[in-house]
Amino acid sequence: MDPTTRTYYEAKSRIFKALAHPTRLFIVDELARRERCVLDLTEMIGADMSTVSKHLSILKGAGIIDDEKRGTQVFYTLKIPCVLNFFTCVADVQESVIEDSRSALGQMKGDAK
Amino acid sequence: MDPTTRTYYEAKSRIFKALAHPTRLFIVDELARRERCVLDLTEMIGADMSTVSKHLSILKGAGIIDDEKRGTQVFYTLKIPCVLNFFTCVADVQESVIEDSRSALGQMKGDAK
DNA sequence: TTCCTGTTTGGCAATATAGCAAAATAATGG
DNA sequence: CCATTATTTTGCTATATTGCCAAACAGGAA
Repeated sequence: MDPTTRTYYEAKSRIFKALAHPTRLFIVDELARRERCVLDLTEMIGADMSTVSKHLSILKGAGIIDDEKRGTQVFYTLKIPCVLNFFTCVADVQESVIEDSRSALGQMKGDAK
Repeated sequence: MDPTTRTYYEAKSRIFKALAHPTRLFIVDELARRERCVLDLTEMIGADMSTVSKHLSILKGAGIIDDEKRGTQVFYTLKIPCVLNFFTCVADVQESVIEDSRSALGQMKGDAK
């Protein structure tokens, strides 16, 4: 892979990395419903607020969410809703994994003669 | 987050994790074109074959690609082509990041009076 | 100013991931 | 059987990510 190609895929992988955490996927789903402040999300998630704040800054750094300070609170919103389309395909992938394990089980039964 | 919800998002994040690496994104793109054996991919990527093999097993474990042994070689194929749809949206996210940095630059220029 | 609430940042230990090299495994052809 | 080719697994070190705590920071109210 030449350096240009490598840079190309590194940039794309940064966005996948940002989404590659259960808490951050939850945040994306929740922000798809409505804007939320850090305290709201912290209570829903049940982790330390500093942890949630760090997750939010990762999503923001990737360009997936936006923040807006109003008074003492910071409200986050989903900036790029198309990431939700990922989830449909992810469900397809999960389906295929389930089918695989079913057919693997079938194989095992067949093997035990 | 209750345990069931956590499990739900952990399962989804596994698929994002599998895609969250430049080499693995390259592999997905390449397998979208045609099937490839490990040696092919290793030469294109320019890493150790054991490294490429591990990336392939991660993608396979996530259910994204399939393998088929023919003789002494193992050919890999893209199993769930919809992951390619991700890439369009990823491009949108990248666009928005570029716009952000442009407007940040504008801010700076405006600030320096 | 000081206090209070909401949020971010820094430090640090635990865990996970990446990649190379060497050893192990698999299929094929003498 | 042995040798060869293609691939995977193991062992290891280096690097990155995670999450808590404590400290710092930013408004707003008294």
